[in-house]
Order: sequence, then structure tokens, then C-alpha cells
Amino acid sequence: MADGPGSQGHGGELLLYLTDEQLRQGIEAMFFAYRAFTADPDRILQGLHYGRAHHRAIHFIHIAPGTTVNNLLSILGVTKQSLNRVLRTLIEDGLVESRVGRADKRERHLHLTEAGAALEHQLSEAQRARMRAAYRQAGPEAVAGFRRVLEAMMDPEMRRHYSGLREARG
Amino acid sequence: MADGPGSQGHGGELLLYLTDEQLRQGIEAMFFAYRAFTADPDRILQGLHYGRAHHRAIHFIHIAPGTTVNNLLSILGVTKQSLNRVLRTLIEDGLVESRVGRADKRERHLHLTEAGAALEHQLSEAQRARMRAAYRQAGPEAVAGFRRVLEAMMDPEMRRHYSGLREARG
DNA sequence: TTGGAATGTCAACAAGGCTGACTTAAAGTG
DNA sequence: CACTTTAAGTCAGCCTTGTTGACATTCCAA
Repeated sequence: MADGPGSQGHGGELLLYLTDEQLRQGIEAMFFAYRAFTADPDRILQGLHYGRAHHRAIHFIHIAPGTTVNNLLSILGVTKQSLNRVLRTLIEDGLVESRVGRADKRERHLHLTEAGAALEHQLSEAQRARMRAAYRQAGPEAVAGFRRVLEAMMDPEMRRHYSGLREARG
Repeated sequence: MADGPGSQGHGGELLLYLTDEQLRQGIEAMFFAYRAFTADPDRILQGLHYGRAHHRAIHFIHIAPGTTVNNLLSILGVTKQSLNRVLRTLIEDGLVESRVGRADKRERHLHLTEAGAALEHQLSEAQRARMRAAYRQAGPEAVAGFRRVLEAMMDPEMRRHYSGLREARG
């Protein structure tokens, strides 16, 4: 093990929480929790000939209305071909609107239509319901710790996106 | 919002952490963190003509050596056809060994070979390294909260698998 | 001996990633 | 103005990993 059980930090603090066994349990918890976390929206999407990729696009267009395709690309971390396939069906189905940019006419600014916003709300409410139940069960201190660990786990580049969104909304 | 800002619980406890905005931030944190969480093993697997499905199979065979195909199926939550495709390549490549059951000869008990254990260690160490850094950065109380929220988020059925594994390891 | 369970296999399909090549339009730049 | 770069979109083809459905084999147990 990288840190034997009972090893101590500089300040005499016990580091039992850093044992390989504890890390492994955290890894499995991430696996099972993430699957549950995506299960509810997936259930709604299946049969609508939509998938998780559509959900992600809808989510971030909802958060940052008027975002450009390029910006969405960098947040989602996929290729434009992958995103385009998803975006095209959403636009065809009237859930997303693509407006030519005023300042730069090469850009397309993405917005949810009313129908798109309705689906977004349905999906996010399903996800929030589970999150809310988990939060309530775990309590506020646990939630603060949960958020701290997740933020520390992100790639710095993605944390920038994440914080950036928070600041833009602030 | 389901809970307005400043709404109070029965015991007079503030429930600001249950606002839709807090839940939404948690949802995004899960998205970004999970992607980072899987990125390191994915990088190792790509080019080896292996994917995330191989990683998951290897992980759980490592945790529960001798597990049957059916048991693995219920943990992974995929069809036997999906798992079989993955398992077949791992067996062909000499990373996994499939032993006919002694008591019940219909069952196959799965074990990692030395090569399989080596790859498992490489993959899990990459994943642990990120987890360890995040844990260290967030601190023990945050980690306890992280675990509490994740466990509350799991499907009860999956929590059974998860706890079951923990008890089996006792 | 027969039914059912566990396993494995074949075929076909879909979602959603990827790369590469190419077009169009607009913007920036010498 | 001519050229280059950028944003977006498109087409074709590939891979992984999930799905169904059908079917064969093996073997336990009633």
C-alpha cells in the first residue's frame, strides 16, 4: 500500500482515509452512484430516440443560453461531428434554436425552445429528485464534503469551465 | 423552486443546501468529476484495443476472484452478450482465466492471470492516484461526506452489491 | 427422463464516440 | 484586394459497447 494503515501526517493527523482500501471503496462508490445518477434521465430519454448525449447538450444550453457551438464543444469534450449529430436532431425536432450571431455571423448561438425547456425541466427534475433525496439523507456537512472532493477530482481545465459557469451565473 | 432560499426544516435547521441551484451544481460536479475519474484508465486502455467495459470486468474479477459470470452480470448491470464479448477477448488474451465450477459444473469461476493482475494494478493505480490527490486536498471530513452522499445516491439494489462486497471482504 | 438453469454463441442493430476530408461563409490580416 | 484563419456543417467510415432475439450445450434436480 502507498500509505500503510496507521501512518501519520506531518501534523500527527491520522491518514487512514488515504489507504488503498479506502480509495478503492471510493472508486466503487463513484461507479455505482454515477450509474444511479444517470438512470432516471436515461429512462425518460429511451423511446424518445434520444440518449445521454442529447441530455448533456440540452443541459448546458439551458445553463448558458446563447452559447456558441464551439463553446459547447469545449465544455462537453467531444468532436464537432459527434455534437453535430445530436444538435441536428434537436433542432429538427424543434427543441433547440440556432441563431446566427449578430457580431460574428459565422457563429451560431444556441437556445432552448419552449418544448426544449420543457424536456430540460423534466430531465433535470428527475435528476434533482434523486440528488435531493441523497442530500437530505446525508446532511449539509456531508454535502459540503461531497462537493469539495468532486471539485478536487476534476481536471483543472474542466474546473475552469465549472467555476466559470458559476461565476457567469453569479 | 422546491425549497425556497431561506426555508427552514422542522428543527429550525437551514436548508439552503437543498435549493435547486445547489442541486444543479452538484449534478454538474458529478458530470465533470466522473469524466476526470475515468480519463486516466481510459488513456491506458486506448490503443490496447480495450475499453472501459474491459476495465470494469477486470476490476470486479480482481475484487471478487472466483466470481461466476452471472454474479458479474448482476454487478455490472449489462447483458450476458455484452459481457461475453468483453470476457472472451480477455480470456483469449490471457488476462482472465475461466474455471469450470467444482460444485456446479455449469458455472464458470473467473480469475485474473498474472498478466491480468498486472493490468488491473496499472489501471487501478492510475485511478487511485487521482482519488488520493483529491482526498488529500479535501481532507478526511470531506471524504466522509463524499462517501455518505454517494451511498445515499445509489440504487438500493446496487448498494446491496456494494455493501455485500464490503462485508465479504470484512 | 425431462424441465429448467447457467452458459455460450450467432446475427443484427443502435447510440455515440472517433478520424479524415471537404465545403461554405465570414472575419481578420498582409 | 488576396490570402489565411476560424466557425460551422457535412459525408463517409470505423470502433466500442450497449441492446434483442434465437438457439445450442451442459448439467442439476425433480
